[in-house]
Amino acid sequence: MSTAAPATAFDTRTRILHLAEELLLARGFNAFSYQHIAKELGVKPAAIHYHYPSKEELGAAIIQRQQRRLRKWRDLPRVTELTPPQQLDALLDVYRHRAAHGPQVCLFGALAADFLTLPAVMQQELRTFSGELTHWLAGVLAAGRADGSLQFSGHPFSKAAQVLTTLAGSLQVARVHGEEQFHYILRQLRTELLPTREA
Amino acid sequence: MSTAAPATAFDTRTRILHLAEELLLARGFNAFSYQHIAKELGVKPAAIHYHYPSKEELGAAIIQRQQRRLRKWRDLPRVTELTPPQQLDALLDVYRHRAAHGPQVCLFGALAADFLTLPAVMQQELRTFSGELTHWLAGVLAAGRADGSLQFSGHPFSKAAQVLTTLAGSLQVARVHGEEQFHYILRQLRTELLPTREA
DNA sequence: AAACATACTTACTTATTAGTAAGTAAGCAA
DNA sequence: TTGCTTACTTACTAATAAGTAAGTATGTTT
Repeated sequence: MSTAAPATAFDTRTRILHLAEELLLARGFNAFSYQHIAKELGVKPAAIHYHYPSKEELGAAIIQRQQRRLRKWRDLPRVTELTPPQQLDALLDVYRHRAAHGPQVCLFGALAADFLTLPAVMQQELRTFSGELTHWLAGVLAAGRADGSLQFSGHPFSKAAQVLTTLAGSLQVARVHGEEQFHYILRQLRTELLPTREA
Repeated sequence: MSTAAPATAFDTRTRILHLAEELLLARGFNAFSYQHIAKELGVKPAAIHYHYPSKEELGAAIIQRQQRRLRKWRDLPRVTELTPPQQLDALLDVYRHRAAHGPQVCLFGALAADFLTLPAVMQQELRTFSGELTHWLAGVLAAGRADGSLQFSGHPFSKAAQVLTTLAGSLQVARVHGEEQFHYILRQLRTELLPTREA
């Protein structure tokens, strides 16, 4: 067959990655262990090591998968064909979804606090991931301002960095103060970016 | 004497608290240990337990001290007598200072990611601390908009939450992407809040 | 059927964690 | 000088961590 691995292997590998990601976003990198994953999966911790020999590799795999997801999502016709305000809303929906589930924080918000304790490989992957997301949003914002569908001052890149920073922080706020606070912040963000219609 | 404890006791207790705070802001709550503090202080880990029996108490003491600092700072005549834009700048200076040293993140940014793993006492203290800071800033923003020295849309409380969220996030960004990115975000924030002079 | 790879388990090591209990040196108080 | 408090150290426990080595059952390939 042309598949890289047998079906069972693929399943377990994926389930490990999925669980590890959930645990990472819920507890941070230093507060989840192979035991947590193993127990939830009904296997022994050594089985996790078989698929991901070190925690560093597991962590890097989580970032890489999010990176692949971002690229895939960003390049979807369903997304590329949207207007800039619609693309912004599509991005906000990702965060709204996280806020409603847990609340989960985003990958950046989960790893940035522990950043200095992360293996160098993970630090670099997080930089790349975050940089690419910011670059994409900067493009959306620039296009939106050019066609008059979005408003803001300053450079698109600065504004994109500010917006993403606020979004990452807003999920942390949701965790501490509840989902309502999160929506206040998002409404504030959205209102400021969308031009007021003078009807 | 009227002092609560002998000079030596006070010194060590304070030095522990200071070091613990540094380690907390640098590594997160789950990635620093009594050993780290003890080694840096030149004592045995058990000595730390003598002053702060449990990590939960040590963590709570850190938040409580920041809470006291906030109240003291906020009520300083030097601060209360400033105009709203000056008060905002005074707040931003606190974050600028952190960004230039380390960069350190803020207490909220350090604890929010690990929030679900924190002892209940610390969760509650962080909520109180963060809530009080937001309340203060909301007052500053409301006063500033009332006298025309600050501009923003929406409720002062929502805007305050958004600003503080962005500030917390911006220090995490500084850690990942460098101090320059932090200043981009802060300039963006400041520019939007200060009315453009029509000279 | 023999050989091999996959996906594990069992059993282990080494390191680190928070926390405790008992002992001790130094200083102050009665 | 006797006793008490402060501020520790020494020596420990129990739990948990990441990671490894060797064994094993279940296939698949040849």
